[in-house]
Amino acid sequence: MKEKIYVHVADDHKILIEGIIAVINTDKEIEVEGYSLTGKEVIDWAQSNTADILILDINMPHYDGIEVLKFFKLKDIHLKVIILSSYDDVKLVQEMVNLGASGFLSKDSAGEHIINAIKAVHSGEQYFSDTIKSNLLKLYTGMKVQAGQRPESTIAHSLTDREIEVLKLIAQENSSPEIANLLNISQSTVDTYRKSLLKKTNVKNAVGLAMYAVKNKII
Amino acid sequence: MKEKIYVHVADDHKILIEGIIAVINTDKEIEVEGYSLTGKEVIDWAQSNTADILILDINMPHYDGIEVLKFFKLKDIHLKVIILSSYDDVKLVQEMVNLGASGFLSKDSAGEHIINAIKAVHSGEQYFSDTIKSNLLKLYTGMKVQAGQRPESTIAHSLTDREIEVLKLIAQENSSPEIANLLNISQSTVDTYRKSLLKKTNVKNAVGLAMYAVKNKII
DNA sequence: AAAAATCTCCCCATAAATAGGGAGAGGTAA
DNA sequence: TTACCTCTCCCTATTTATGGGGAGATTTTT
Repeated sequence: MKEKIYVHVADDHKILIEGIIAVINTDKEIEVEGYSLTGKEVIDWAQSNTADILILDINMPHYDGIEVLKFFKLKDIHLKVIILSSYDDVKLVQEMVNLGASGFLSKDSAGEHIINAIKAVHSGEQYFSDTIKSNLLKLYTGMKVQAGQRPESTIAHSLTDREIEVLKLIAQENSSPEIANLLNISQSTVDTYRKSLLKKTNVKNAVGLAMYAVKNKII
Repeated sequence: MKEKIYVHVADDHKILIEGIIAVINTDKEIEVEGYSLTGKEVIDWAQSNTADILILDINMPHYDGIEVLKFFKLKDIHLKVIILSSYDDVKLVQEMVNLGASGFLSKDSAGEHIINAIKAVHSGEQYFSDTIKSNLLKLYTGMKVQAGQRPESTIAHSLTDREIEVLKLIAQENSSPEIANLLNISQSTVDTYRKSLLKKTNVKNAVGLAMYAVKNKII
């Protein structure tokens, strides 16, 4: 018998965690080592973890998935991470891959896919759920691309840190003068960020930016 | 031995459904009769159902939870419904109760609460998860109130049909001139609605309106 | 070292949103 | 009938947002 694969699950919805555990327990090779309900818990746990794989929701209170991955990179923590996403948002995939994620699962996908993903990632492969793969084909852009693939679209520039800061504040109903005050920069600068945000996200106005922020779990 | 309680689960995330099924299966009195992944499936299923209780996500593609409840009311389908909510959104509770929901579960709550909720509702009680109960206490407003309770807040004016139409279009990134065109009314009128929406929802700007629409599942 | 990205700020101009006010027509409920 | 609500439209005015351009300073990447 092979040795077991130990998995840690992080999601803010306990019911979903229990579901994942139930699904994983149907497979004898994999065992759930524990779980976290917030990004902070994940970070605390990661300092002294013994698991092979982390299943990570992108949307969690106190540090979301992206921030957790950034922390791992910063602290040089090498852990195979499978992202669990509600939205199949391709724009996030690039960012996640760059930050070291090894797999992507949509919450729409059936439980058996979790098992497949865990095994694939554990053996060193990458794993993307079907919906994400098809979206990737449609929207493939931005990433550093291997031979044979075609970058062509216009979307999916990743946002810079400062842009994300401004985006959050926009989505929290702040006007440009207010944001300028909060960040101690001039309103001109805020307006510059608004422009680049509108261009990068390809939405029409501030409402579109707010919706983008919601969909991409930036707020 | 008592007779079994049959449950139907509706949620657009298959993993969550599997989780709920796994949790419910730990209890011998309750059995999952089937599941639906969209509001449309729920409605189709409800025409000829045999279950006692429906566990219903408020946020689903093709008719959301509210629309499903409205359909039940319209068709005089009497079914005990437990709402499964991500947001603990208290503003929805009133609407849901009026539409006949018997219980509310937050997705944050642990699996055992599902079992308790099912049993409580099956025996004719109402069931609210703790987070929702505490939010209710904090935010209680607007509803028709029984003696002894205190309506005091300023929120929760109900929006008129036309206001909701405009709100939807705002949240879909339309500008006032565009909305005027779409609804065949003058821009002045649209601006009047914007003003009353801002006043009634107590938000600062169009972004706030969009977020309100999201939180209240208007879009 | 050179190139690229990021952050910062400015100019110009127009379009849109917000804030206050008023007001008539039509329907509903007390 | 009176009172209220909803839907519709207008006026005036200020503040914000959007769209185009450019550009210097700093940091990161190659």
